[in-house]
Amino acid sequence: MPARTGRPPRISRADIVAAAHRVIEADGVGGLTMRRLAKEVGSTPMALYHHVRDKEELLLLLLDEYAAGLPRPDLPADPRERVVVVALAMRDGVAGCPWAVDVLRADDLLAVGALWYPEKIIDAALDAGLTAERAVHLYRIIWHYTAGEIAVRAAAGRRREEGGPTYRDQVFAGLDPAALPRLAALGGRWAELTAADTYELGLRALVDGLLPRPRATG
Amino acid sequence: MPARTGRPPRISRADIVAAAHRVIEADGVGGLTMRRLAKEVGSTPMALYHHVRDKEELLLLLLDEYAAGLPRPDLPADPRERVVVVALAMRDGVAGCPWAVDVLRADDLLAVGALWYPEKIIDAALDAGLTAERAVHLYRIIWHYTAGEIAVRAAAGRRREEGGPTYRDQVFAGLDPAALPRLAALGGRWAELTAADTYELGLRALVDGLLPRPRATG
DNA sequence: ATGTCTTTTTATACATGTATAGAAAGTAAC
DNA sequence: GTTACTTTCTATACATGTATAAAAAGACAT
Repeated sequence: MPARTGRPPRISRADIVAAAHRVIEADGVGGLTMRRLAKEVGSTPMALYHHVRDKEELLLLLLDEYAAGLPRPDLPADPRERVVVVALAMRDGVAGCPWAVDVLRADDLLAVGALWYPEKIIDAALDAGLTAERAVHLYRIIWHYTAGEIAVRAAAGRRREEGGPTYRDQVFAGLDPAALPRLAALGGRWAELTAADTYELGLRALVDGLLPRPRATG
Repeated sequence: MPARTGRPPRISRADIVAAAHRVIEADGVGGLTMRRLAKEVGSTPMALYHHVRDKEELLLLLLDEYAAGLPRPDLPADPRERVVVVALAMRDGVAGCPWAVDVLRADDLLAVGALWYPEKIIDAALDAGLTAERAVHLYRIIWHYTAGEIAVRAAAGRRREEGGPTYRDQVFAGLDPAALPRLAALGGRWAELTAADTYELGLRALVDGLLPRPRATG
């Protein structure tokens, strides 16, 4: 029986989240400010703070909904391949939500709505014979790798939007070949070489190295 | 012959960076605001912007100096072990600079002052027989992994400072064991299991998987 | 000296997240 | 009805990064 006292609320968390969706739809996540959001819900900025701790929590709520709607791919029987499939889906999911990067620095869990991913990775790891401890370690390592890949990729994308010479262009322009021969030799190929999507390559290395080798099929 | 015209500058980039060091020394990086910094150099906030594009560039300059001073460990002969040693040093270096996280989202290179790390990793990879392309891929994968590890760790640390129940505590509190049996079974052990430093574990898996196996010693 | 040109510095202004204080709008006790 | 209490909402204020416009300060030509 919740206390029925006090001034009745005019807006709810759900209203706010819904309004945030509309704002983002219209102006992108960059246009989502507390003032604009307040206007959208027909209230004042500070009123929002009674339903949401701060903007980051709001973004987490949005991310959570988004994450809950991410596709859950069909999983193969082989545990190793299962980890790969889940991780790839996780990466694609987060990458599709460009502003997720601002929030995913939160913890080693993406969002409640995305718990399916660690669940399945840990499940596969246990099936492959890892202890609970090792399974969690595997998940975390994959998560760190994934988060880093997404963060770097997102930042690089943002730079590209801004135009102008990239940081690394400047870096490679004035490079001392005596001190850094390998990098100097790579020269202008850096951009080309780092354009490739190496996520799966690293992912498979992690899985290969951290899951026990399967017995040879007899 | 640089143009000798125009109003003579009262402050220089170097002054600004030096003042920034003093401010950070005194109040931490959180206390470094453009206004405070202006006071420290004896100027006005907007004057800084003639010597520095924005605050991020300033932080990059600071990071660069910091990175240039990082220790360069002695490297073993074995390329595989060399990659591990360099990567560990890189991780430790960045981790020792907590605010680096705010900037390292910049690119796949940490900072000019820290180019030694990719140089040595790529060098080792080439020594191990990888093509230039593969060597760069290895470096990038390691960098993504490292950046993610540091970002997550830093964010978790920040949360802990703020006190209150962690996000993941809340997550594990209301967990549906039917939908997520593995996570539910882990229950309260999550915190304990994720406290471990798994960086080297993942790192070695990456190196094992991405560098060609050494020939058996005869 | 005076005016023009360039570079650096200053003053002011704005948008943002959010702290703080208090007003408003209900319920419950009397 | 009046008063007390609780919850929600509003108004105002502040710190922050930084845009913009104008002022200052020197070099140079005349």
